[in-house]
Amino acid sequence: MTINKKLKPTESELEILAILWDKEKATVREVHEELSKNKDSGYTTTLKLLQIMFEKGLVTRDDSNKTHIYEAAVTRQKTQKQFLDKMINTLFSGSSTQLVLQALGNQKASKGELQEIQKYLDNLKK
Amino acid sequence: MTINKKLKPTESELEILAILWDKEKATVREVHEELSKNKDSGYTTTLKLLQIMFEKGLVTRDDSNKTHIYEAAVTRQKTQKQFLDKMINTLFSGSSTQLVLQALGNQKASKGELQEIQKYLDNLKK
DNA sequence: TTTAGCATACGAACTAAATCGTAAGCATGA
DNA sequence: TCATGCTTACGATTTAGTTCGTATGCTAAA
Repeated sequence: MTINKKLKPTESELEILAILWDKEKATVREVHEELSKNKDSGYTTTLKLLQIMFEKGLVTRDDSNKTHIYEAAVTRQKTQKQFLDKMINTLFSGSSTQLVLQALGNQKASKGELQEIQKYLDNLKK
Repeated sequence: MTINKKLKPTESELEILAILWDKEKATVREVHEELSKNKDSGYTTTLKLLQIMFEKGLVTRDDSNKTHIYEAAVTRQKTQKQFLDKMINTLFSGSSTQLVLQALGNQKASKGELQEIQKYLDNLKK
């Protein structure tokens, strides 16, 4: 296994990661533009956050040009799993089933989505 | 609908809530004993947390005796839903299905659990 | 060459959360 | 009575996260 430290992104960091996962690569300005749709903090705040995330190893960056280009260093999947596990433990007494049931009850799923889940379920049953 | 403010328990508060949900009622000492199994902060820290949670309305307490007795004021279910929704939005682009799939892949479920999910799924399909 | 604009860097302030030290009250048993 | 031990209350400190102001440098246009 690699170094794989137990990095837990903060709330703000998650928002930024979400943007980077979508965009693949982005400059501070691009991240900030996107971020500005939901909150109104200044440009240097976004910059600082990205710098901190870089130090933590949450993102990588290409600084060969004046304008740095950032990229997520952790995958969406892994991060999802990390938070899911945490949540299952603290809030669902360790039962992922409970979480699934709760989530299924939570929101409407389309026919296609239900089929997808069904398919997955069939697989697990084997 | 009742007052129902948007209370978001912190990490530490969640740990305490989990204990209260299990125990139904508990004194500070009882909560602290339980908490000590996983972390090693002092007694007054637990006390302070419970006091803050009381002010926020996360717990109620019976202070008719010298030793107060605390109880969760928010239900496990509601809190689960609250965090699940949040997580679906910030980490799963709003798709609860994605979360379910990820959760199903996460951990092994027993035959009985799978059946339970199946039953639920059948219900949703109608 | 100078200026305007945009970039990074970074310290400092602000805020929220967690932790603890200490005071004070009230029982109970010596 | 009085000391011991447990309780609550609460201010102060520490730590973590967020936000911003300002310095500094580079580049391109005038």
